[in-house]
This record gives sequence, structure tokens and C-alpha cells, in this order.
Amino acid sequence: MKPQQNVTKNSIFPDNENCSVRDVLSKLTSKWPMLILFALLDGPERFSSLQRRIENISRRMLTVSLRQLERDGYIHRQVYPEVPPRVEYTLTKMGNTATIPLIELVGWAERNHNEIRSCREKFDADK
Amino acid sequence: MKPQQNVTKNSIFPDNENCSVRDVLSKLTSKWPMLILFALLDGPERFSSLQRRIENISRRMLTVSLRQLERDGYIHRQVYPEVPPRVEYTLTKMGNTATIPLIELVGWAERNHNEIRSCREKFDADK
DNA sequence: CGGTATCCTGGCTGATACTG
DNA sequence: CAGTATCAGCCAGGATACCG
Repeated sequence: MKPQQNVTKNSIFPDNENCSVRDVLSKLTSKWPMLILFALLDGPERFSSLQRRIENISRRMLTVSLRQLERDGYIHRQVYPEVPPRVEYTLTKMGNTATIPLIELVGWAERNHNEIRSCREKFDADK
Repeated sequence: MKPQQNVTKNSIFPDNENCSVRDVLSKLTSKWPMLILFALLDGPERFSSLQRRIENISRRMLTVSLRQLERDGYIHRQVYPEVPPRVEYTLTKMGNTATIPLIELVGWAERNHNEIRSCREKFDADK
């Protein structure tokens, strides 16, 4: 479960641009997608409900991010042919497993953001 | 004005701008800082060695990212007053613990990037 | 060697208006 | 309700030149 075999001093990650590790992570951890995955952990959600739960996301960025998550297989988009239209988003199995390491990361951030803040203040004071 | 919060399900993360969870994660997982932390896992590194090991990073972005990591307390910058100058960067204790969930995340990405690629191709073919 | 300073561009992003 | 379309601004990030 090592990140790579580069325990020696090789270069860190290839920068292939075609779904490399860098590519996966950059999309997964960018501003909105991560929050969307978390919002879907409690079960299916509709577009407007997602927008309410994710503070400050614009309709446009919600659309764009949902499309990208769907494209990469993290979420499923179910359209119910009703009037008014209803669309529900759910985590796929892969989307679900992706949240596991993400939750770890969030836990770390919650445990450490106070220390980070104080480091930052100290650094700025010394300048 | 913020919209009323959902009664049943809460909003995901507050967007405080002052070292909140969102703030910590956005800096930690952005393009270069994560790679720098990984490069330092094997021990102290000098500026030029880091630039060699992190493919395609510019001198400028390496400087900027190192400064930010130092400011937030992830790394320590040690200057040796020699000629020519020598500067070594090392992970702090906190920086070290940060890599634990990050490595988990990288492991997930490595295990899943093939499936992500195939999802993506399927999605694009259906359009 | 290990950076700064400066300029500049492309892509991310938000705002607004419109629609099936 | 659940989007699209269009436009404009900003800033992360690259290129280049210079410096202690």
C-alpha cells in the first residue's frame, strides 16, 4: 500500500496528464468535488439540496463538478421523468471508497488546524 | 446573506476563510505542496534536489510552495552559512503526520486510476 | 546555490440571464 | 426544478532576467 516504489531518491510522480495519480488527486481534492462526495455520504441528494448544503457553491460550479464526478465514475445521476423534473445523485461504490481516505484527511485537518494557525501567526510575526 | 440551513441535513463545512478545514485542505492538496511533502519523507533535501525530483516544477513555484509549507508549519528551513549557500528543508513532526492520510489517498488513487480512466472513456463514448 | 522581481497568459470561477 | 449560455475578472502559475 505504498504510494510508489520510489523510496530511493527518484522523481516523485510522473506527470503524464492521462489519468495519472497526479491527475486523479488534483480532481478529487479540488475545491468542490470533495465537498460534494461528503454531502452524498448521507444518501441520495437532489441538485438544489446539494446547493443548499454546500455553502457558497454557485449553480454553475455545482453543475460542472457534478458532471466531472459523474464522468470519472464517482457518482451516478438518476433522472426521473416527472414534472417538475427530479434528478438524484448518488455515490457509486467507487465514490464511496474514495471518501474513506478523504475522511481521514479531513480528520487530520480538524485535529491540526489550530496548530497550523498558530504556526502561521508566529511566522508572520517574525518577518 | 447566507441561505437558511437545511433542517434535516447540515451544510458540509463552514467557509470561514480563516484556517478552516476547507482552507487547510485546499493548501495541503493543491498541486505542488503535496509532492514536496512526499519528497521530504526520505529525509532532508536541498532546493535544487527538490526541483530535480519534482517533475516540471518551476523554480518560482517551488519557492512559493516551500514558503507556504514553512509558514503553516509543515516543514523547517535550515540555512547553513557557507559559500556557496546551502539550504535544507525537513519535515516537521506535524508535516510528517500530515503525510499519513495523504499516502492513504495516493494509494487509493493508484488502485483506482484505471477504473477512473475506463469510466471516463465510457462516459465520453455515450455522448 | 538558492533564491527574487517582474511580467504575462490561460483557465478557473462567479454573476447574470435564459430554458425545457 | 435543474440546469445552459455567455461574459468578465482574477489569480495561480510559467517564462525570463537578475542577485547575494
